[in-house]
Amino acid sequence: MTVEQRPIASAGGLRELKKQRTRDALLRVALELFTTKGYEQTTVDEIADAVDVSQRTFFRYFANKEAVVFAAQDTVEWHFVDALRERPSAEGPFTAMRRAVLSAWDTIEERLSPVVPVTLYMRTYQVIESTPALLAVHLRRSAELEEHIARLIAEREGLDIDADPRPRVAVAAFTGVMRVAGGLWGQGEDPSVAAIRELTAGYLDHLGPALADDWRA
Amino acid sequence: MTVEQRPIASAGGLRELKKQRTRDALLRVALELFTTKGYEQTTVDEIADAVDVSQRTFFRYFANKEAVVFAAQDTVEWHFVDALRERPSAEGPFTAMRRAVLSAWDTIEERLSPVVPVTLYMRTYQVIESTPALLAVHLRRSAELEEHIARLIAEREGLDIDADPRPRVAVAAFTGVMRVAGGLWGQGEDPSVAAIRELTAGYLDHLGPALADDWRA
DNA sequence: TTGTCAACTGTCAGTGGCTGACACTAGCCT
DNA sequence: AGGCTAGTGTCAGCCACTGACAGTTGACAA
Repeated sequence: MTVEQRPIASAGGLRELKKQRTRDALLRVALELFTTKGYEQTTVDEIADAVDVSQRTFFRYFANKEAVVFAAQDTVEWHFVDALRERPSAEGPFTAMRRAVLSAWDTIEERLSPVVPVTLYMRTYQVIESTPALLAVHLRRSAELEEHIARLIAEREGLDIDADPRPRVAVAAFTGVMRVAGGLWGQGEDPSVAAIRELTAGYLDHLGPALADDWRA
Repeated sequence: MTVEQRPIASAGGLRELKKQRTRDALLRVALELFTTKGYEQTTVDEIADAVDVSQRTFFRYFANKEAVVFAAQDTVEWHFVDALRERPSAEGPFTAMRRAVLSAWDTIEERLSPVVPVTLYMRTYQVIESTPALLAVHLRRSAELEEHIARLIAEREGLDIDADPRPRVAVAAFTGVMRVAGGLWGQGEDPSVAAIRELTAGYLDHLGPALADDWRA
């Protein structure tokens, strides 16, 4: 190479920059393939070939095939956790979680687009929901996130999570409803952020009434 | 073979009996290996060899390695669904689910022991909870079961499940709490039916209070 | 500029889960 | 007794994933 006397890298030298480029290329190519021809119909070899690296290199960037799929999902989930952290402590736990979700959806674009185009993420989420193997992993990851959130809530309320079951119980109920909303959104035909935002809000409104034992009111 | 002039098979001839025997042997050997040396440390070849069949035959009885693990779990889950079906329609949805779970645990022994010894099932459940790959599948299966239960509840209450969100929401909250209890039981040191029964009941009691937005009451 | 070190990559060989194809064996039924 | 067919073993092959080793290429100091 003759050009590139001065590496423009954001953090560190040329080496770091090349790594970021490779990772980014693998990520985008993979998601593009997954969303067009399906997750299971896409082999790791195809992804690696498209980016002109060896299969072995793919596995040095991503622990396994699934990891690519959840790279974007990860950003979205931490965005919610951050939003929850910023909720004033005066809000009750349930109110805080509810408002955190809604505010997270409102600001997801700026957080996500540097990682991956938002529409590509949306399509990826639909792939997750419709691919059994991915859905399974997604649910396990959600369970881990749930535990994390429960600890956050316990802290907020100054409770010992091992002594008081309410944090875990409240979070379980909350994320259960979220999952139902996410599932229906995945099946529906409006893959927009606004759509899932509204669906979520609506379903959360029904949690209280649904737990009352007499539904004929 | 010279003996066995008269096949004792319950349903059908000798062929059917041999099949049942093989399936049963594969199931028990597999669970025994999984619980002693771990799921991922056990290869399908080992299981097949221990039963003196080829690997190919194993895959004719079980769709994949996981399927063995969930054979017993399946029985337990349907036992709960049956218990729910038997709840008088006068009971509200939440009461019905709660009582169904408790009554299901009370009668699990007779239902399960023909399939697999109860203690072996208990140990298997701990393997599921502690093996990421299995936990993922377990959670996806639970989600399917959840949908099934939601439809049952909707029927009970004479509601259209696509119009009224309450069935899915209530079931999501309910099973969310169940999962928390199951997880803690898996980590705990008392692997008895009684233990999980009590843990479940206790956690369900906390669902109402946990959803109130002010926990300082 | 050059040389050394360390990081990154490719190649290769191998394991384990899983599948299709085909030939063989053994219950079943007439 | 003999034909039919369900069930099995063998074999070859795909794909995800891993360890080992050797080659290459940035980084950094002399």
